[in-house]
Amino acid sequence: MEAKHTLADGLRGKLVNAIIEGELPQGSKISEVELARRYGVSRGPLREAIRDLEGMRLVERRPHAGVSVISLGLEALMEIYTIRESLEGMAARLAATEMSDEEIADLKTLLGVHAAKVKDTDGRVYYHQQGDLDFHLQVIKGSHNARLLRLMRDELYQPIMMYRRQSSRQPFRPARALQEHKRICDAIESRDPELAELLMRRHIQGSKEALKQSIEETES
Amino acid sequence: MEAKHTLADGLRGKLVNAIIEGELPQGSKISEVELARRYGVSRGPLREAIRDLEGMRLVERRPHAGVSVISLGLEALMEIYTIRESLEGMAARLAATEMSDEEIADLKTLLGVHAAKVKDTDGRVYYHQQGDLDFHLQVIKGSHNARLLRLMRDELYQPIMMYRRQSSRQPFRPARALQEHKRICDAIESRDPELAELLMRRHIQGSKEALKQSIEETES
DNA sequence: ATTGCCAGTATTGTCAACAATATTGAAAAA
DNA sequence: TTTTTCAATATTGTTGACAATACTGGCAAT
Repeated sequence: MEAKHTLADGLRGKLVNAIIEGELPQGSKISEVELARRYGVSRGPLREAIRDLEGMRLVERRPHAGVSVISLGLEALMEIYTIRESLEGMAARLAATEMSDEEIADLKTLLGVHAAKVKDTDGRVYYHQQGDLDFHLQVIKGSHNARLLRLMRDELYQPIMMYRRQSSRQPFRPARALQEHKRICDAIESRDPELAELLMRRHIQGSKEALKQSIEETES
Repeated sequence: MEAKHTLADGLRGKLVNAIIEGELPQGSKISEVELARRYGVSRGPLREAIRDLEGMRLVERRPHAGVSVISLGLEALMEIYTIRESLEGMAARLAATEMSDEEIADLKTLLGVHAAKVKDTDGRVYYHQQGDLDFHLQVIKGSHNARLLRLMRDELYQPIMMYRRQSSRQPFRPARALQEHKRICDAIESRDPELAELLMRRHIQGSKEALKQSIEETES
């Protein structure tokens, strides 16, 4: 669990987690000395870790004025989902031709686990959300485009996880999502690129709409 | 030209440039002490700058073993172009509905400058390549998706610039590219999203193919 | 000859003190 | 009361020294 054996790399993971969990609230200014103390480390490695967070767009930095945790509003989330629609649509299309039979089997296994959890514990949404992202990541992985995988995992999904974990509203519908995942998986298994892309785009568009409505309701 | 008034941020720019220009050759291991000396700065800010480069995927780092400039092969470039096709296609589609008339006018001006240069100096390809990227970036900007712009500028274009600057082979055809740019611009001006996306995708697909052939020839 | 071990060396990782810059709060002027 | 100035303070940026780790080359053993 503990990351690469260097303080800065380990810190990065801890900080990412802290931000996602909301221990470092959105918009809050970060004090280097305080954080360094809290994690029992010097400011050097901490600053390097913060630099990484900046690359992940989890914090913003103003020279000589300190770094703040980003606070992402509706627009920022919509931008991310727009990119997701395009990129994951393509990923699904590629996955339909590139994934090995074994990878597809793994994907189906994942869906099985997911389905069981949905039936069992219908309240524990956090796990479902995690499962949702796992499914998407595995499809992206199936595109066999390493750069795409890193890009989405490091730059797009991190903010989404942060939002999902912290927003009390749950725009996420496990049952429906699972069904859509199932169909996407079927399309991939049938080696039908166009269908896979279409379904994935629709799926993400749907999430985007639901998210938008949920936010607009909350803010009213 | 000198970047934000902090050493690390300034260094980042210089290092990016050094890598793109090939002063730091692909695959070469980087010595922190030597670089720190060369740029007359301490290792602290240098390490932070290197951390940024890692985020841009311009260098790779192995803990306790040093950082190396990436050496991107055919596969890596193809991956980037695959992502470009998807993302810039979407950008063009959005630009067709989102760009203001003024922005479109600016885009046409840029094309005019580009055209003049093509007529004049037909050998100075470097400028043309720069112009090519400028056009693409302006279209992306026209999508009015800030995250998309940062994403492409910081993560995708940097390696492309590096390759173009260093490869002696020139898979780039200014005249043809200019013509295709013109048509994309027309589609945007006509507020025709589907056409804009189609043309942009084709344009990038074409570049991708040309690039692939050029590389495969070179390596034979 | 080859392989494995070990000390020496060089390089990266970490720290704590120092310098430079921005934020603040109060006092003074309008 | 509001605004401006300015000094005090706190925070970030930078540095050089120190610690930990990985690489190198030679020596011994098989």
